[in-house]
Amino acid sequence: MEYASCSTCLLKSKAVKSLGENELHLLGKGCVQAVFKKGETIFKENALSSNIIYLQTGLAKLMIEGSHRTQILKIQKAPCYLGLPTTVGDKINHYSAVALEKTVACFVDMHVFKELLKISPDFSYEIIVELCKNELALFNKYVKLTQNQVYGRLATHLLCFANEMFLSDEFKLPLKRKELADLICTSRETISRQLTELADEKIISIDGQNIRILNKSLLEEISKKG
Amino acid sequence: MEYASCSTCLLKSKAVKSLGENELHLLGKGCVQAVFKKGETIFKENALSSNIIYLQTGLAKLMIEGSHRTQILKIQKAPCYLGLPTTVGDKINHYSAVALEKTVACFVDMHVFKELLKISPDFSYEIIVELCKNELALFNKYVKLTQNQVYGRLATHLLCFANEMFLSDEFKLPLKRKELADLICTSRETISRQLTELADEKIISIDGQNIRILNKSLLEEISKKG
DNA sequence: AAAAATGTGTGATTTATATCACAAAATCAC
DNA sequence: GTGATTTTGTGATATAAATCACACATTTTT
Repeated sequence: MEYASCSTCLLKSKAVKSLGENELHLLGKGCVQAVFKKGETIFKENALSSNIIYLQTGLAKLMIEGSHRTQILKIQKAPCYLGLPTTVGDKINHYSAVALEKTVACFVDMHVFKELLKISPDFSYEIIVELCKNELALFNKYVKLTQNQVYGRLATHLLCFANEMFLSDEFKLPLKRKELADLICTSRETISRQLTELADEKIISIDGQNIRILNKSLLEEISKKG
Repeated sequence: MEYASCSTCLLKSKAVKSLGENELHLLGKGCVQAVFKKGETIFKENALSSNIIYLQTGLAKLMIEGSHRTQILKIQKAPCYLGLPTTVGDKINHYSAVALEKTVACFVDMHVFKELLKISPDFSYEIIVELCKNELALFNKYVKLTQNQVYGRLATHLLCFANEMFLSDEFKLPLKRKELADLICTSRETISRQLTELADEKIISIDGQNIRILNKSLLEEISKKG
């Protein structure tokens, strides 16, 4: 770990961009960087959380251990905050974060973060906007989960990987089939079957973890209709 | 509608309590009160939202119209903010709010709200904490929905009505069976059957909309186990 | 390179819950 | 208060998806 130089960081959050030079200096003093390899835990459910984590580069999954299965809440792509609600909303982490590829994370001391909120209204406002957007996205996800069946949800997530994560119709799935199932809230076997079905219908092609979207408009229709 | 006198209001939010006399005066100038009868819409999905709504007294449901069914996102009990994410996160409402009983709501002009966020860091901070707590609660709800079956989810919601809404083990359900189904994400028929089953097991007693919890510890166990 | 562990595909079976169908009860409108 | 509408309960049937079972493939370990 090493202290960060936030002033010169090229990967500032929208909130941090609103800060002045003095505030950035303060942030830098309360901020350390750490590099995580694929599979490493960034923070853990039930542990005490005293840092706000900002994902500078890389990809991570947020997960909750349920009673009989693990649940992947969402995949987070840098640059973004990772554990805002779990750090501000409670003292104990409600979920874990695990790197899905090589990832650089900034650990911001909670006291420094609070101080920034106090001295910079613009910073606070940007954080509020981000939280509100998250909540709206979560509501939508919730509705999709109950109203669409697995085939549609799988389509939705494949489109999300292509459009939002990798910005390409051809990508390497960052998740095993089991994890994909935990993300989509179904079983590994069902995911396996439905991926095969999408391939049989020539909507995607599969080669191990490599996915290529062949018929995007049809995939979008499946995603909408459920 | 009438202008509010926020200084003397006895039902301030935690955030508003942090405001000084001048700020309260500003808030009062950008704040009108309205009374809603049972069943009346407080704000509507897809409409432009230019106000933050604070529920002063009463009970409301937040709902989204899905493709083939309505979804009740949550029941909100005063005092609380109703549409924070939908007003701050986007210009258009992502969901509707409908009064479940006689309800008093304060409509705060978005510009005044933003101004308060700008001049009062304590106010901002309380809003951020509230948003973070909401998100954590929503994550938990999400996990419960996928990992528990209807019987457990019904138990959870009955306990929520008793413990958080009405503060009594005997209460009048503020929802029809159909609405309860939309809240619990199942069908009306299933709700009907499972309520009957809970009654057959002598865990609750039912008389129309009136519910009485007879065996709370067992209900809690069902809620936990799913 | 062999052995062990982990991940994946696919058939057979089971199950929770949706859907359909209809009668009884409650509420609303005039 | 009577008819119309909405709400509710309950049986029969259908179905998406879970679970079980096992072979095959891939990755990791030694």
